[in-house]
Amino acid sequence: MFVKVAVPGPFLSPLDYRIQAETADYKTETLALDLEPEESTEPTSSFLPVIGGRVKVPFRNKSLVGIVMAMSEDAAVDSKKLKALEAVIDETPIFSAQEMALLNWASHYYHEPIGNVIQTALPKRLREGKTVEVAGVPAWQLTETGREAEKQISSRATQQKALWQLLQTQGTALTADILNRSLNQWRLPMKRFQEQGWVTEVEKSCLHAMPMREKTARPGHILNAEQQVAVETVLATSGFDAFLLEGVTGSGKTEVYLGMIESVIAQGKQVLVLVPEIGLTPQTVKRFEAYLQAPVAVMHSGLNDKERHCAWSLVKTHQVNVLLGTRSAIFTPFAELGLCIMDEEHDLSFKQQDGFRYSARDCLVRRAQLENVPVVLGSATPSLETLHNALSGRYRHLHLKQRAGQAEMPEVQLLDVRGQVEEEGVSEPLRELMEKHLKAGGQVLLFLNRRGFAPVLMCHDCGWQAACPSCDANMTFHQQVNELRCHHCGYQTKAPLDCPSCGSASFTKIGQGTERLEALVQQWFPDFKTLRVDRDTTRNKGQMMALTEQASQGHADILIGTQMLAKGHHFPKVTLVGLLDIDQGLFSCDFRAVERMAQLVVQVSGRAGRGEKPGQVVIQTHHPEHPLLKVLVEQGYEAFAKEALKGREQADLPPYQYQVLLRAEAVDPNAGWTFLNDVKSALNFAKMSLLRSYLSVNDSESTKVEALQGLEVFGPVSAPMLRRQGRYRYQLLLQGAHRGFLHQWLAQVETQLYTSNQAKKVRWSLDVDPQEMS
DNA sequence: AGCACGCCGACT
DNA sequence: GTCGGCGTGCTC
Repeated sequence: MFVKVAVPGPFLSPLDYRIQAETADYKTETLALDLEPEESTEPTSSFLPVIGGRVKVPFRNKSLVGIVMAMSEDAAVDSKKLKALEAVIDETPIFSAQEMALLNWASHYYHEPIGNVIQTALPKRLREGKTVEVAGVPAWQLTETGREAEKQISSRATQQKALWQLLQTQGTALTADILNRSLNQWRLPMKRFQEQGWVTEVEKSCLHAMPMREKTARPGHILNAEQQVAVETVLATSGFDAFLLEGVTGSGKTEVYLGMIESVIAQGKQVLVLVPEIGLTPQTVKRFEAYLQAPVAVMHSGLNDKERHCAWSLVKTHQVNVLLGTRSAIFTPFAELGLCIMDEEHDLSFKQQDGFRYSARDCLVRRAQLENVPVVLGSATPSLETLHNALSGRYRHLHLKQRAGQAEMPEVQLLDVRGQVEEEGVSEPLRELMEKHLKAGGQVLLFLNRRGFAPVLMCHDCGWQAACPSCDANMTFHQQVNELRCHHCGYQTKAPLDCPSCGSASFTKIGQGTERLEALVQQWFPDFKTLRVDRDTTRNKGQMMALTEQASQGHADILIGTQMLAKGHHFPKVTLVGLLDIDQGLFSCDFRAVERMAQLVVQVSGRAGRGEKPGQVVIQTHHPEHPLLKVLVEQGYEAFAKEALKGREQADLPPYQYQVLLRAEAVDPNAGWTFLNDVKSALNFAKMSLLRSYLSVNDSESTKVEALQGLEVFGPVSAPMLRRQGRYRYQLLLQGAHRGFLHQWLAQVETQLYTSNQAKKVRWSLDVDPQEMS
């Protein structure tokens, strides 16, 4: 018997190992070694390897932790060359059969080596071989005698007094985390108490090591009729079913999720909830915990190794019922998964944009299918892919058409700015509206998707433009720090005093940015407070929270922001939202730009009128007659989406066609191009041989032959920005209406990608179902 | 991906 | 004579 083990590395298939250490030839040798006392203390396999469990394997001159993918009677390599397992780490699988099937599916579907897939699925500490269970955390509590010891503490020992008070009032064992929050100095007094026998040290499950969350009363909670229907429909399903929960902004999708979760966990099952990166705030967690009156495990990029291990372990060992996480939480193993939920399913952060480019949404649906449980995808602005699935009947479509509470949907209007007087991109009618709303005591939100002061710095005398040295892009001028920054590679430099080309000292700053907009607005409305929220004003996470908190409290009158302000925040006092530059989304070379523009318009509009006062949304445009924009404004997102889908169908684009993008970049301007051309030739050859083999076996099924013939390869073309970070970037697009054939086709050239000489000279990556063409 | 092997030029 | 440049190729 051999084991097939997935180890991290670029291996298309798992590596084979022997289970037993000895063969006839080696027996005497290994026995001799075993007699050495220091060698025999290895904690080798007291139990047998299991599929889905970890093993330690020798690899080259070191040892690695891998996952057993299969047991096998035969090996791919000459069995005499095989090494033996070093140790078996897990007695029972850490990934169930369904979870293994998911990992295998992801590896095949995204053409990603299984070892790398597992690397994303396992927290670092588990990849290092640590146990599933996390060691508990120390906690301290008063002993019997300790409880009566108050009088014995000297009144001058204020630290001891404070510590005793806290331990007494809390009643339970307190962890270092909790003590740190309440007291400045407690370790020394605690040591004294322990010596006195007033305090004992106990071990608490790592559940209590999670940041302490205040216990809050369960909020009163009544679902409206629509919400109730949604909850009941999902709960009525047995086994797998996929739902699109399409609810307008402010319709209370979270209440619907919570309603479902409550029922599912009451049956002793667990729930996986995925939210966008920006949506996983302490408030969200608090809301879940308050409603469910139970701790919720959280997983996101901000955790350290220990915290991630802890959350993972709590879910795996069923110590918590709910995992609330971002993209990377999708592969977490569950003890008993009963329901999958994804909020804001259209959000781009669910697609990993480097390395293993998986879509957490598609993996989630697949996972639900494998686990035979329902999956709910929620959004106010569903992606066209998901909407297409709902319209074609693959997913069931649930609607929430009214806002929860009394809040009304805002009035949305297009503002034709052609020929209008405007200053720095703000038209006169919009300025008047701002004035009106501000004087009426409302908040105004201006939305401009470009940070900095001006996107182009140009010499007034010779026309020289500040360009990035390593990208094909202009550098954005940032006035506050007097710097030029490249938003594509992060390069920054002091703004020049005079033109490097002609020596002139006069520069023109072309175009708008949030910084410049802020200056203009301050000059217009000096009596009102302006707040700018973009990457520059929110260097770290805390600042973002602080700013949005200020904004929602109403401490600012005018909010200026990029798209980071668009998502999920609640600004009850905003009555006017202005979108300044959506036109670029209408005529982009990326066919998804219109969809994203529409989602942004709806999401940003959703910020208006969430309180008692009705909201108004104004969209500045030079193209008020644009058919999709008109439909969006006049009939809403779903009508827009249906129109956009028609366009996609006519143009042979996703979701009616499937795509795979092969990118290649290199410092050498020709390497990527040559490589992609080689791959293209191989693809054309592979297509011919696929066709030929198909025709020779079965020439009656013309539809399949047609599907094979419909496979197309476009390019190579240079990326929209040819040079970025000093590398020349090219891409090759594969497309077909039949997903199975597209993947079969790609698989034909996979080995070449991993082994050819050309491939090693470039950085290449495969993007299955690409979302961005850049 | 790493990491060793290997085959040539600049140096003590 | 040696040190080290990074091209090539393998890992069960």
